[in-house]
Amino acid sequence: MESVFEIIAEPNRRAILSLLVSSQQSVGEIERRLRMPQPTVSKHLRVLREAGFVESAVDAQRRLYRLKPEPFEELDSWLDQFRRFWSAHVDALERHLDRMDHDRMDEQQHGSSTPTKKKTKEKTTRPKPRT
Amino acid sequence: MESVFEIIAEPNRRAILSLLVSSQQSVGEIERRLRMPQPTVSKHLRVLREAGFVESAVDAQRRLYRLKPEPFEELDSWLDQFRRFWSAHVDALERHLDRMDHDRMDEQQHGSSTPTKKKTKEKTTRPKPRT
DNA sequence: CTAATATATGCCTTGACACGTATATACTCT
DNA sequence: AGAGTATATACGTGTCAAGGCATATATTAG
Repeated sequence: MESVFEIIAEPNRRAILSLLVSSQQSVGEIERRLRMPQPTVSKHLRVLREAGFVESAVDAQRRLYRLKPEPFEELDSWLDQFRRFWSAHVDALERHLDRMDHDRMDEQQHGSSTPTKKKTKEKTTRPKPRT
Repeated sequence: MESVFEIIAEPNRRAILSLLVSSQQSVGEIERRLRMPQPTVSKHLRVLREAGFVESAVDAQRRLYRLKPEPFEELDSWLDQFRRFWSAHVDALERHLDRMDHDRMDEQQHGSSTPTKKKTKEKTTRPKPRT
């Protein structure tokens, strides 16, 4: 459990993070809103804190947790390497994708050299329901 | 193992994905380059394929694997909710947080200055609803 | 002090999953 | 057909993390 990727692999932790986007929250508030047992909340918060996703401030007996940006930036920067690729792909799709050049062997590139200054508009994929 | 987050939690899978950014690769090539046993590669590829991260094309006895964009977009769209937050934060830091009470919007909108380390283009925040 | 509230932690069980080894399937070429 | 190559799968094993429950620690109020 060291990488940011493992941290956000856990659904409850993602729920906590999403909840904290709006504003900082105490443990009890998180517990109530997400309807999860308090020890569970505390444990996840610990993981999140140690990974740098959140930090806590003492407010009497409460601890107020709020987001910290760094791990998100790390995620974003990891995604960066693929961003070029997928935007080119979407581009191609929009352009009707009719070239399926099939070369063979080793080194062949997926186009995508120009970052295409397109305004990648909104997301294509919707967050899928939890099943 | 359903969510994209769990998929990329595994370091070897991330390595495979990163490798595939440059171009499509056969299983054997991945095996050699990442120096991992072939069954391991195949198993991870299976997971990646079922999660929609990659797709395979048959080339004689080889299978050529290449990236698919959708899951990355899903990740990106999840990150979106935090993007506002962290870019505002970085923004504030960079501006030395001198006049951060200039806007009186409740929703802190970012000023889209220079992104931290990466040149995340301008898709960072969604277009704000025009009332 | 004691009681009440708020949060953290320890222990235990359970389940998921990554790996290794062996083997099965698939395709090619002579 | 059979050998060689390339990839997939099955099985057994170990590890690790998440959840439940009990309890410890901290802070406030009376």
